[in-house]
Amino acid sequence: MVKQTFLNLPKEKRERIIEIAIEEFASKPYTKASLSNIVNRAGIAKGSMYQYFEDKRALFRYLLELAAQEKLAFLKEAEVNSDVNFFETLEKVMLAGFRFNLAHPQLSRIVANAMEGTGEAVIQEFMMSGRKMACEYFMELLKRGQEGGEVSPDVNVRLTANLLNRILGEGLADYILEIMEVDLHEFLTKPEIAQNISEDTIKNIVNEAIRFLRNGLEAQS
Amino acid sequence: MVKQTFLNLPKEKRERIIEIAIEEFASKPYTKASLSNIVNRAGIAKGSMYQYFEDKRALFRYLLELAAQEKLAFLKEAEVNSDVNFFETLEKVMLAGFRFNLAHPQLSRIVANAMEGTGEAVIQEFMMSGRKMACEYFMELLKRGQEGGEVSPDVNVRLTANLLNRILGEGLADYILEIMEVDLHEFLTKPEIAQNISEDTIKNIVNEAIRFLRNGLEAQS
DNA sequence: CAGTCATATGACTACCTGGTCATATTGTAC
DNA sequence: GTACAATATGACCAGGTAGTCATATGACTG
Repeated sequence: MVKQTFLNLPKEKRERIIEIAIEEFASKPYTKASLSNIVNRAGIAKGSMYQYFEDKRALFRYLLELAAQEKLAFLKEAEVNSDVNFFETLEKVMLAGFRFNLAHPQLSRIVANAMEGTGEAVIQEFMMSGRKMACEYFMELLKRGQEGGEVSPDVNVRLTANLLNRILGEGLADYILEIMEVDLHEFLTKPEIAQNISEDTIKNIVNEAIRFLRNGLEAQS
Repeated sequence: MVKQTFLNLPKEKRERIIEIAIEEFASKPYTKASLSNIVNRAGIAKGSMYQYFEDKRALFRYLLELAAQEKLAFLKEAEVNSDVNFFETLEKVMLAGFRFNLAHPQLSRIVANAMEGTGEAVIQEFMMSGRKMACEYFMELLKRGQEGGEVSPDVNVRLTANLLNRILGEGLADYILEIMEVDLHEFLTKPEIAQNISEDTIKNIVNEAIRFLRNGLEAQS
């Protein structure tokens, strides 16, 4: 899908192209994102792009893989160790996802775009498999939590995994946008907004979300 | 935006056009959905469509308004009365949303598509105001719940409202697709799948989700 | 120098889109 | 039947797209 030619490119050029492609695909839905636009902005010929990638889908998919890779790096850094305490693990996963969102708002926007459907079958399959992996991970986590006695045996593991998926993904992202009082466009075009959110703020939000997941909403009687 | 001409149309024709438009916009992202396609399938001339709606956005927006209207009807039917018990209210709202999703899978797909961005400013504004309304409703609900002593005073109302928004929306929808073991396309094109989900199944899922929201995941010690 | 291979190029094609408009058809009232 | 307004029509336009390909430019080898 990515052609060797692209990988042979000098790092600088490669990164410039990718950066511009990310901007394009983050700022509009897949179908509206334009290769002509990208090549013009990057100062390369249309034909060159097709020496680098099979087609539009291949480029987009490359960006998605890049996003996955980057997110995984954040998870690695968080030293997630699924063996220990369930809620601690969940907290680390949430924190890592959060940091990824703030460090790469455009990449995470691209993923969100791809999630709701680009109209390209190959992309949808790719996203579906990613979604499934995430859900299975949460399910595994929940099961172990139940075995360890931390998580109530009553919870429906599959249902909860799906809810966690949306909570950690879009749910938190929505909230951040709301409290920062910026619209999506601002958030994407001014990376300093995301970068300037303090470590404390992030930890606070995560703590509150974890408390919600732990205890629910009901007042303790 | 909708022109009088369209509203003057015989009910039958009007409904046929709308039905086909819904199919088109539900089956592909906004940009890829094609007016030419719709008019061909509906057996009317392209120009006629522009006698009915200002432009593509207007038609799409009309569908969104129709979806909102329909969903509101389900909420009305659920006899949601925000004054009483918080969790009961939440349950009714959840049930109504669920039933709407199953009764109108294509409409709810269109809403989801629109949510993640069509690239049209006017549509985004419309969706954003809808999202805000939903969030504010949940916030109001949560606040009253706290005042009534049902909801823990510790919960971050704004955060929780955002999470509820995603849980009741996409979260449950994801789960349904997973347990039915169908992909989105099947679910949209074969309405009998959604229709055949038993009342018991629905109530069970809602109960489980409510229990999760009530008590959280942690085992009671 | 010549020869060979990887890379770069941008004019070009084929296609499809949203949207328009002069014309034709219909319905209605007198 | 005639006059008038509402509605329907589809050929047409301008604009944009993804993707191609013959040609040009390097860059490296002997």
